[in-house]
Amino acid sequence: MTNTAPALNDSADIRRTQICAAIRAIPRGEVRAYGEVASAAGLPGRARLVAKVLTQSTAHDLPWHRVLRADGRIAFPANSEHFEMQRRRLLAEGVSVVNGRIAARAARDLDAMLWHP
DNA sequence: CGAGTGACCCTAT
DNA sequence: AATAGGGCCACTC
Repeated sequence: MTNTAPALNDSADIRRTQICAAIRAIPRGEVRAYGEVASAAGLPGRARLVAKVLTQSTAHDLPWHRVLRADGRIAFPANSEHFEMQRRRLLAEGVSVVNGRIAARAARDLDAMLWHP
């Protein structure tokens, strides 16, 4: 059958859709790492792809600010406009940001904090 | 087609 | 904690 509508069955498009869905699934007040989002989207090991999608996406309903690096730090260079915007959005959701970094979230970080305070 | 790049991640030192 | 090196992959030149 010929579709009159634009065909968006490209694998790249599928991936982008899956990634956006995974990001939208992050609950308010919580954060996820790029790699975690990638895995949730069924694309383990493709954290960089998540970053790429976020760069290109302009969707306003996409909670991009809930996506951080694996170590809990904001991915943007400190003091950049993007950095400040993300920090502000996180604080508005009750997520504390200290030194460009949020409170411990990953088990690995918690472990490091407990054993090497 | 090869080299460089990036809102990343992991391990080792 | 900070650095370095390798991996990953889409995109550009």
